[in-house]
Amino acid sequence: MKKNTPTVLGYALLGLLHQEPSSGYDLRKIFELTPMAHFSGSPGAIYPALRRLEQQSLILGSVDRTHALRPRQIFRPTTAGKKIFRTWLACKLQRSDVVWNIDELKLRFAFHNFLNKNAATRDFLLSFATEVSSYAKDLQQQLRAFPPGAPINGRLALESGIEVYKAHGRWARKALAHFVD
Amino acid sequence: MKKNTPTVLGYALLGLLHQEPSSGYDLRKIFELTPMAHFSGSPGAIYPALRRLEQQSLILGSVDRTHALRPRQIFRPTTAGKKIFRTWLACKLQRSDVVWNIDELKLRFAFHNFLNKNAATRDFLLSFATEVSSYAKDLQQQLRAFPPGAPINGRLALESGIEVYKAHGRWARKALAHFVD
DNA sequence: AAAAACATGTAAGCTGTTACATGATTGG
DNA sequence: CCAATCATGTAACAGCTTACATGTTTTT
Repeated sequence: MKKNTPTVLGYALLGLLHQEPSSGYDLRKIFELTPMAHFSGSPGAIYPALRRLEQQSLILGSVDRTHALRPRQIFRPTTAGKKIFRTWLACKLQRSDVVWNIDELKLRFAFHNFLNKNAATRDFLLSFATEVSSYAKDLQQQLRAFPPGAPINGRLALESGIEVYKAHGRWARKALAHFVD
Repeated sequence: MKKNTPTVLGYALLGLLHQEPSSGYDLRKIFELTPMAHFSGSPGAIYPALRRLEQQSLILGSVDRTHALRPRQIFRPTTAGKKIFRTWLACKLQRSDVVWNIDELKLRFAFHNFLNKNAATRDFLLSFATEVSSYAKDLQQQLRAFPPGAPINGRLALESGIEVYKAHGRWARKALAHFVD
């Protein structure tokens, strides 16, 4: 049972290559210099990830010989790569995503301009806000069910989660305003 | 160059065993039922992690034969385990931790009651708040330096990060009030 | 000419995920 | 007594981190 879809890092690379065809080194620099770094840009991760994408025919490398002695391999997404990327961007957001992969959701949002459809981004932000708020409520429920005698740390840690999720929700609702047609 | 210290999951297990000696199964249930789940409680992670802790003599297993046919192995932290756990709880918080391992910091906080020293928790929360705010300011700097022509998504994603870190900071400052002597 | 930084990667090892395996006990 | 669930794990595999390797330009 193989999981033939890219990892989050794979999608991040795909998205960057969608913006501009680049070499592995170019990509590493982007990861170093931007908050993208959260998705990990060590060479031991990027190069194998690129190779995987290439093997799945989602990207294609071409050798640039402008400097004969130092060839660079420039990767660009294939048609299949563009398609799978768009599918990832637009695919329905699950409740489990906000619980487990909220960073991936933020990455998806950051690349959402490729869809060029405000309606899609609106949908995305709306489900995001909905799921996030609903999860925050769940956490609040858990907080109320907290054993009264327990040390306060656990309670506060839980409150922290609630506050953070609320912040995500507020952000999403504010961001929505930017995607009215 | 070995990394003889436990992983985050290892520390989580150590902390739970510190609360109450338990079997692997007990621990799995805790992970399933609480927000602790964020630190991953699949059997394929927990059992090897327990074995590693045992090999490093940080926990000790003892077989419970109250049911002769179904022995359970109960683990409890050793002196060395308690020591390393406390060190982890109290160790100075780095800027990189709030950037990369904020969840681990929250876990540390959740277990901080074991130190039984409000001063230590106060220090922890204070550095946490400081580092978090300073990082939020960094992100705001990056936001200002954002290329004006760029699509709005990236900018909004960055803003989301800023808001979330601010929420962390507000929480920490509020939590501080609970640890005055 | 030496040092630094550019540019491209590989190898070993660890940790976690998914899926499976095994037998015991309890609920209906 | 049959199914569910309790209780304990193992095996295969994927992906990431750290550290290293190699040669090329540029800087000093």
